Amino acid sequence: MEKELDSETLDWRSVCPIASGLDVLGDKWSLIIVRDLIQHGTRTYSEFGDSPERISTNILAARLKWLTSLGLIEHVDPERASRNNAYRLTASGLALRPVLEELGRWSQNHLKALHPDIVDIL
Amino acid sequence: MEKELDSETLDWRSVCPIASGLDVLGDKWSLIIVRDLIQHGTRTYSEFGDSPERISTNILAARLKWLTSLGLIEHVDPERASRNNAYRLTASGLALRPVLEELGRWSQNHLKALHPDIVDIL
DNA sequence: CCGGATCCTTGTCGATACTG
DNA sequence: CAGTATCGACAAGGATCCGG
Repeated sequence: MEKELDSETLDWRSVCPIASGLDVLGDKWSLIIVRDLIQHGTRTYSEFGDSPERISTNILAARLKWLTSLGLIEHVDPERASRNNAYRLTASGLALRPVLEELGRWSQNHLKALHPDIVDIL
Repeated sequence: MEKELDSETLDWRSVCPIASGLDVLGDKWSLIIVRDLIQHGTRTYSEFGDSPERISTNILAARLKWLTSLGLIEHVDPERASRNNAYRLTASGLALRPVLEELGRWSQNHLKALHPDIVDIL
């Protein structure tokens, strides 16, 4: 109860849609989780840890809770709360696909000089 | 000098373009600065502080340095390094426009329930 | 084992005061 | 006006521990 990271307790910086999007997704990990779910459809807790970015377990747990409270992801089986219960995107989460596509496209076009190993897929 | 926030010293989490984009822009302020420059064309240091999100001066200075070192923004007058010298986007920075548009569109469509005051423009 | 929770150290954020 | 310096609060990261 020290830190309730919950969509109720969020204070928005402004009424701007871009700023509001960043209030919610403007960190280094949330969109990585969304990306994994777009690529794989569903993913269990430990499968998220297999991605090359190597998210640590405490951050993963916090972000999954956060994205769930926002309604962007959900458990595949709403009953069985854990033990190999995978996560998947809701319709809201899936709607982020164009955002990720544009971001990936931009990175490929404008980050190659700084990061030559960057790769060509979503 | 304790912390050189510079594009040279960045270590990429992976070769994924999405992760790499987030390595560079995955924070709450960088894209706000880009948004301001897209909307206004150029902006001086103190004008950035007028935006409703109220960025604080140390973070603003750090982000401006960071975006400059990435080649996304530049000074309007390359000689006169400061004192009313405005910033503007480079071609790389301008290319972020579709990313911001998709993000703004997503926020309008999926954040209204959580944040009813959200507004309808870029 | 799997899905987390907890501990602890380090790093980053953010407000404000201050300087050239 | 364009930044720096300072300092407290908080978030990230790594390691480990725990319950089912």
